[in-house]
Amino acid sequence: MRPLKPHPIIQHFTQLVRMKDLPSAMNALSSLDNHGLRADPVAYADLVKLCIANRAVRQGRLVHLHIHADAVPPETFLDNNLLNMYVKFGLLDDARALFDAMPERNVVSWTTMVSAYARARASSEESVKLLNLMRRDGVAPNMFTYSSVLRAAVAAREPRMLGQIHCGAIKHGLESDVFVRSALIDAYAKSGDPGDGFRVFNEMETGDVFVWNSIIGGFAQNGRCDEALRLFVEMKRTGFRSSQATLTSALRACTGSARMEMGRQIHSHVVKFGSAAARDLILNNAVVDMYCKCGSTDEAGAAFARMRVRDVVSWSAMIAGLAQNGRSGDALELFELMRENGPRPNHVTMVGVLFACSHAGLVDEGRLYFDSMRTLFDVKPGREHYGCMVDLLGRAGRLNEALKLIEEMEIAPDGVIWRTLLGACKVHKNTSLAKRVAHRILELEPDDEGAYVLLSNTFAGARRWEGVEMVRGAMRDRGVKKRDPGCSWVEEEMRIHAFVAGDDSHPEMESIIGELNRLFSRIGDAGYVADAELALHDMEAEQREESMRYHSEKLAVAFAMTRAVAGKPIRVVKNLRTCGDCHAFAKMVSMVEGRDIVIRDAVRFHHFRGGACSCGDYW
DNA sequence: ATAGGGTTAG
Repeated sequence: MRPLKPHPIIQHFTQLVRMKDLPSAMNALSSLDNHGLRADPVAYADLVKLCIANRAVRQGRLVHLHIHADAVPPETFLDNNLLNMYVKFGLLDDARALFDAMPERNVVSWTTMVSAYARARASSEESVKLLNLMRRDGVAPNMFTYSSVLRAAVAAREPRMLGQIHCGAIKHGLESDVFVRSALIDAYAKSGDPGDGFRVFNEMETGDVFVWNSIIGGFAQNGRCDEALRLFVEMKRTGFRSSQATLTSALRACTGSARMEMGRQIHSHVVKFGSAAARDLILNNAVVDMYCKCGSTDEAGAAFARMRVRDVVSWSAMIAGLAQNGRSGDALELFELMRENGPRPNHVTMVGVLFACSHAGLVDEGRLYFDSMRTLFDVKPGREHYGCMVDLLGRAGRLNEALKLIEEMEIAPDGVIWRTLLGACKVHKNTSLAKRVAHRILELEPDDEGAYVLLSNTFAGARRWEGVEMVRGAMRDRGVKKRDPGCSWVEEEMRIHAFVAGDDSHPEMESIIGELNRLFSRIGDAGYVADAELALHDMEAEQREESMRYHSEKLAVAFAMTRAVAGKPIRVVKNLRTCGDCHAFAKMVSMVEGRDIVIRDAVRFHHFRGGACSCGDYW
């Protein structure tokens, strides 16, 4: 028997859906209803998709009613389409009601719900719960299910759950799916375990650009910048073309380790080859941030100016970058420009603004911005903003006001904010407040070496050596563990030269020491005197047993001097805060050698020029 | 047929 030709009304309906004419298709749908006709499931599915594309919630519900009105046997396929529609509309409860009412659920139905809960806020537990329920229901999860549920495992902050899901994926033979693999790598990275992700990566025989992006991004996010960049190079060598996400992650790795030369190469690659990449907002934001964090606000500003579209991230990165590099006036000017014709500032922007005020000692302006944040920009002051204010007041020597502000906070102060105040005590040599503040920090973080170090250095700065001894004794008694040794590095072409005090393994150490001695003798003539006693007691200065002549920053500066190119500043990065003697050293060298030196320490930048530092000797 | 993975600012 030949199939009957569909009824003209059905034909008309199908035609309108095909033409993506939603209003007319909806009219035709009610004709179908009136005549008790039913179209092909595919046409209904296409109509549902049309509703999704047009964000037509009301029409979507009507289609739902129509599909369910007939006495025709329900189709799981169509219900799945409706599920997807409700999910795309963000109507999770409607999706769940339909899901619960479905007479049959296949792997797509389950996966749609698992994925929906995995994406939604605060429902990751439900996502994982559904995965287990579907197994109990005898429906085997597939690669779609696993790649979705991994996101939920990250959000749930349950590393054990992540391992269990990983095991399940292996059991079902799905680990080699590129989607599952990249989701696994990313999930491990986001849970702070890029090493586990790397193991998954290494078992890979054939991958795609997403898998590479996951592992490169994973290392970059976790501060393992060298590994990220090594894989970035290897990816290109293997013949994969990098995408915007690859370049963004690679740039972030350059940002983390201050590898401006490498970052600049990636940037020029972006400009030269990728018209799409060159327009990519996120990528351009990463470029701006990279130049800022490498200490070149000029290049960051140029990249920022060339951007065709800028969002709140672009502006915030540039404002904070100027502020961190000691250009507070420019940062605040840019902020005023943003208020005039940029996006609305958010809480991150305001951190940059307050940081700029604190850096420039603009107490009144900072107060004003802080007090008006809520009314002007609808930003509630958070810990970071209070931190900036404590820094601002502390720098100005208004320690008691800073203490009062902390005590008035509506959120509980954390160790970071107390440490900021402790830093201010150190600069202003207020040992009695320092003792009280250190006590507060140790209540919160009993093993925090930073508190002991700062307190000890406060005593040392006030030349109260008995206090230094007392702190050291307390550290010994409590068995506080030592932190990472200080390390400074310099980027040259495409490689890094790293220095640790007392480590003379660099092949050019002889000429570096020669250069260092030459610098000492020149700045000595200019009046530099090492404060031997202070340096001896400075706990921030790594490996005190070594002479402070050989602190890692000094080695790095001397090395960079042997390679210096006329007109180019010397750039050094340090993993900890820079010590007072090295700071004085760099100031003097910048003066007698007539060369700019930029040191990025763990918290801020120091731009040395002509014997002065952009930080105003406060850090 | 319907469901899935990577990227930016403090």
